[in-house]
Amino acid sequence: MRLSTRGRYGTRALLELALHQGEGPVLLRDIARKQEISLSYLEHLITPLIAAGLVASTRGPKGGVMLAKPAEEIRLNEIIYLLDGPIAPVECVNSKKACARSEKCAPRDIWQELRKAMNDILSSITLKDLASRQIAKEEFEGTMYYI
Amino acid sequence: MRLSTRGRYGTRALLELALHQGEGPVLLRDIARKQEISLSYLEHLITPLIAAGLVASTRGPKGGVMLAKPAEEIRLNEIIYLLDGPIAPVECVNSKKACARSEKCAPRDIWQELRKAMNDILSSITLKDLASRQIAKEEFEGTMYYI
DNA sequence: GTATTGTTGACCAACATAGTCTACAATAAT
DNA sequence: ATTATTGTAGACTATGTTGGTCAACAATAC
Ligand code: FES
Ligand code: FES
Repeated sequence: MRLSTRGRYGTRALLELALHQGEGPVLLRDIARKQEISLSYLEHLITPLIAAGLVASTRGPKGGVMLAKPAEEIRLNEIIYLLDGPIAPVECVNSKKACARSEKCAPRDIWQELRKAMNDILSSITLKDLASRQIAKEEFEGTMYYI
Repeated sequence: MRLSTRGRYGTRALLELALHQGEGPVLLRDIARKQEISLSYLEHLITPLIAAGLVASTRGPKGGVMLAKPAEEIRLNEIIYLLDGPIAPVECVNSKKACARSEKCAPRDIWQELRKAMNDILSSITLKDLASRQIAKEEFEGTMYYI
């Protein structure tokens, strides 16, 4: 029952972007450094986010990446989905065909409840919310933010 | 965000036992057949459950395994924990030391909410509940149960 | 044109998953 | 006591996933 680094790193990278929204493109290198993610790895993580239209990128000098839409329009479940695939704890929760007898499987109902609970939480939180939380944490401590 | 087969198979195996509670030892072979789990694999899954005192086993002819305590005293989170380890979506949710700066990580709060939600669900359901659900499903269909 | 940035894809080491197979230990029935 | 029957333990393995690295390439500001 583990979230992969992809989802976590991606979330952190986007949080970073949310915190710098409106300041123009941010260098991948800077995100990588601040979040302590390997640059080469981050490159891979950012790709699907660009493809999905969450992130806009510009190449060349003064280039970088930035959020392609307001932080309040990006929900965490989107991010996780793009990087880790469906939230489902088991295949059959999404596609009945995965397990042969999904029709009469009591455990399956439980897995579905799990899925729903997770999805409800993740889809209730926007990047904006996350950024606000982060800022609150930092102000409380009075230090430079880091994640 | 996936539950491994261990947790799923284990749950199904225990459900099977719950449905046969009070009928004496059930053969591993029978569980394996009914649940379509490889016997050799099931043997591995049952071991930690025995060690944890959820299941009692007797060897030799007329042997087999059975629930070591009433089905209403076994909660799903126990089973999952024994077979899949901590529910935590990320390390740092359990042990702060896993991530260096867990103190000021907003995402971490989210992961903790996720953990709590999952745990709440799993710990609210006992094997007895699961068995009842299963029986209800079968009666509704009027067929032999299978999972 | 050149330095700078993102983009792509090939490649890889380590680990986890989902098993199999074999030898062994206990015990009930005879 | 022997034997057939059951669970127990451990070594082994094949496959996939994770979490990367590296090098070549494409776009663009200057
Ligand atoms: S149907 Fe997929 S777990 Fe039972
Ligand atoms: S502290 Fe572990 S994800 Fe941020």
